[in-house]
Amino acid sequence: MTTTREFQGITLERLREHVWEIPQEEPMGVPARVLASEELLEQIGDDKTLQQLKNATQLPGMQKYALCMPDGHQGYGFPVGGVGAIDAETGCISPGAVGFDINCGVRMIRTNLTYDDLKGTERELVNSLFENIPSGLGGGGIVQTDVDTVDEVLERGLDWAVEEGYATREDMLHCEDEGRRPDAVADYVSEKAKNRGRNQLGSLGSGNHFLEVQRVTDIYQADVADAFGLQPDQIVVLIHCGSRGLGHQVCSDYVRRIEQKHGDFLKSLPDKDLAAAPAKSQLAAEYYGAMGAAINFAWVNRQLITHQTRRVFERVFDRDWQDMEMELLYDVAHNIAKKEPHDVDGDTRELYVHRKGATRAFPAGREEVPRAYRDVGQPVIIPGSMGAGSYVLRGGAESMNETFGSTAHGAGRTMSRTQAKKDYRGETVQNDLEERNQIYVKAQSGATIAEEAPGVYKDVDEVVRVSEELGIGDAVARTFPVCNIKG
DNA sequence: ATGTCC
Repeated sequence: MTTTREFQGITLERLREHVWEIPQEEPMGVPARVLASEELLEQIGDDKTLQQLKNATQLPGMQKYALCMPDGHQGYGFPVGGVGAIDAETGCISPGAVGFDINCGVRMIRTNLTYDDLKGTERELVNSLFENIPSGLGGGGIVQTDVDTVDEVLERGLDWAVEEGYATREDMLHCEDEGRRPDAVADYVSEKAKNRGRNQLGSLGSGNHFLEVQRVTDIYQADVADAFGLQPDQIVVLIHCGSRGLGHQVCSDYVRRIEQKHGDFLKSLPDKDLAAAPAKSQLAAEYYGAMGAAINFAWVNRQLITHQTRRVFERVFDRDWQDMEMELLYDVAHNIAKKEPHDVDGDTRELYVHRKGATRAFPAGREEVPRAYRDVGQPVIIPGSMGAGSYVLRGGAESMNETFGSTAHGAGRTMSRTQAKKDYRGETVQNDLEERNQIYVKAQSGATIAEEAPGVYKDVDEVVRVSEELGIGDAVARTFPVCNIKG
């Protein structure tokens, strides 16, 4: 007997534990799959996620199935938590399936401090981080510069940061793609986008972006944690942000240009917000180059914040950052498309793997994984809410077969920002976190704290449990917040 | 996510 579930007229068949399929029927190009427990599926079925996922199967060249990760929710055209692997020769590339915040991502910095070393300094630390790391809407970055320098950043990514003394070679090696997209083309980024980025290099932004000091509370796999340099009670720093106004402008520019140039093609798609450029078109090449440039910008952004975090820790603890061993564990992108070779029906094909609110999760043995982690798998960082803490996973053995080497990227929202502001008051959330959980939060705006209240997020434990049980990403360590700054 | 409209 087949178990089925229906949401808003869309029927899903349960293939096995945590795997739900929307079978292919006209006009779908391939089936769609949702990877979720029953509990998470209820939430995913609540908004437009499933319809968007069905729509996504109509993108030409989509391989095997359109995927929704356990933390999925509705997005612009294509679901957040969506993975779409599309033939790079005969298919298309879709800015809507990458997202507005190109290379939004997360990095974790280790320290050799323990929670005891930090206790008593939380207030000073959170204030100093807040004062020294720009956050909130609009301009004001750690580096304010000109368009020529932005061009360098766009073309060279962390190579630029190393040359300028903001990064070490080790930092570079511990980023996805080693912090540099070689196929980035600055010329394909508009002057307007570059001007928006000029004074935003080294800034957190707003919304769900944050910097969090955390302590490691649980280790689930001692040998992998050892390879990642993680141990109980250790202090780590998590940075979550993206490419700010520059990436947003790149996405807007190309959505508009694609609508203008490929209008007829778009009319064949069920939702114009899926806007995609045919694989061999000039616009596809330009978007891929511009997206790569915005990806480089985001890596430099997170690196400058890392640099400044090291400076703040040096002042607060009166030690060098090298002495505190503040090394980058890893930096993952969760809003990108990338040409990757994947096995499809026995053939290896070059695919544009779109991960929009999804994280690459390559298993042990892959050459893309940094040498230090190659025997255990790629580190995957999954932040939860500011009251819940986060997880470090390692890419699971099944990820290449099941998800084109991907897993979830976070807890995922359960309610809109508007609803959150009705249900929560920033000051109350902030005081509760400090009094009940010794979590020190500082934000530019009380509204942001209300919008990001722990209660508006899904259960990150449940998201990670599903990832682990599917074998696409396995829990290595869990952290709990100590200090959090946001926009 | 985002100078929440060029």
